[in-house]
Amino acid sequence: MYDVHLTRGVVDVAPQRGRGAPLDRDAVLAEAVALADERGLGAVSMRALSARLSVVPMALYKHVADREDLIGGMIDTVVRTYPAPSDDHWRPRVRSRVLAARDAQARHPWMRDAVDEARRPTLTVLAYMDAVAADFIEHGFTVDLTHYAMHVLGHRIWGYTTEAFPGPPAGVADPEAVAALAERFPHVAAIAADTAIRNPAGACDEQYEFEFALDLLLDAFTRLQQAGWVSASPV
Amino acid sequence: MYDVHLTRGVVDVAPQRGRGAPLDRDAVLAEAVALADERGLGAVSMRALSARLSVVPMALYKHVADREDLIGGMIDTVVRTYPAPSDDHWRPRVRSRVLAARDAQARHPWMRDAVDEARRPTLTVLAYMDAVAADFIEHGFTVDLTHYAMHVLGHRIWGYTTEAFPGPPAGVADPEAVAALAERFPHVAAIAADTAIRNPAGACDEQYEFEFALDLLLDAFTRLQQAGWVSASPV
DNA sequence: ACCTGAACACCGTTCAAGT
DNA sequence: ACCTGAACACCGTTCAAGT
Repeated sequence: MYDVHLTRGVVDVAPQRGRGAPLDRDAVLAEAVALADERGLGAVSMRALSARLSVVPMALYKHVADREDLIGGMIDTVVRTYPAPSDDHWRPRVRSRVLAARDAQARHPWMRDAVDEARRPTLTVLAYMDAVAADFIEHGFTVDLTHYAMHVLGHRIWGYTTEAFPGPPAGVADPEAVAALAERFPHVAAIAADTAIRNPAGACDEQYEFEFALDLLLDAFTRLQQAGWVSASPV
Repeated sequence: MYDVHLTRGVVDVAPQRGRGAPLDRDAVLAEAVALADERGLGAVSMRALSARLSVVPMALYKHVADREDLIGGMIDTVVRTYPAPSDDHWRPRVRSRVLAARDAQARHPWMRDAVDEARRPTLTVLAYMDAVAADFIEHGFTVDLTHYAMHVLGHRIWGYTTEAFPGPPAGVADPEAVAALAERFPHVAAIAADTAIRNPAGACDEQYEFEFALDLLLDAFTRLQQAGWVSASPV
């Protein structure tokens, strides 16, 4: 069974478990990832997951400590697929890490919810954060500039920018209501209508916008680094 | 009863509802805020809240549509306490808004969880976002630069920076385990140990760090604005 | 108009028992 | 060693009934 995982890819394929074959942690996590890919993180309850594995809910607790451990394990299976950067300079290294995380996010949209919900870093998560920090520190950044840089990058190192209130306001089905909202909140409406964030094809593109904001931040870090920035002598 | 609210402050004081006095929306929201202040947002269930109001759970549904509406209403009561900025220039205006939101966050720590959990903006939330956008747009920013600025500010306009994995890793009670982690993840450990983010007293200070990161971003926006930045001609 | 009672369809997790 | 059964202490929300 483990061979099936290795050859088919742990993350993207539900395990072909024979009826009655014993569960193990990888099988539980792979099924949880498959369930989340299909129906979102909200659908991944201990009970729903156990049903998909044709097992009673309590059977899962032999393989994961609790729900927090389950979510942590799911995050780990994705983080382990992040490729190591091949560049030497901190800028392309960090850039490629962030964009790789974003690629993984696109394949597993529940990663956003999972990272938001998780409270404790696993060893795999710590290793990734250490690698990002190392890209700065081992390539000329002071520890405190690295500290700032990681704070300012925020969730971008996990492949997304957390947006407050991502959904539409209530009652947006009615076109008249939308027009009324646009009149009442003209600046927000202008930003929502803004197509200035362009990809080469000219249309508004979230990926392009993400990369653009990332490059803006990397440029700011470059300037601070070149200015020999330390926190005791502010910008 | 409404007078009690006005004179005592809607947000910070639980309503002194006489037994049998009829509920209204403000009373429900005020009690929800009081409960969240005491025990966190997780403790604000429809059932727990109704118990505190000496009422059956279903009674709440006459005053709030559902749990989402309840959380939205709680957020609104806090957002309405944000003072309007008194400056003319966009920079001190935005800066004072962000720091005012942070003050409110300190009084109501559950705001973080509430904003993270909320999916649809209320009218009050839209009005606040419109005001922040107006500070940029009406003071010389293009719409698309404003768009970027708000993306990069992220949750700071709600008074905090969302930190991924805010808790300690598992098994941090044991000092030996901590030492082993520090050895295994030296860059993360260096940042955690970093006291370079200083307040004037010399100690590590989250407020000071927050303001510093904010000023870093505002400086970046200033440079972009002065460079006549538009997205068609990238930095 | 406002609140109640009973029910529905869920949760995560415990304990002791089975095989 | 691994899974099961029954139970505990919760959720949000519905419907129809009470006052």
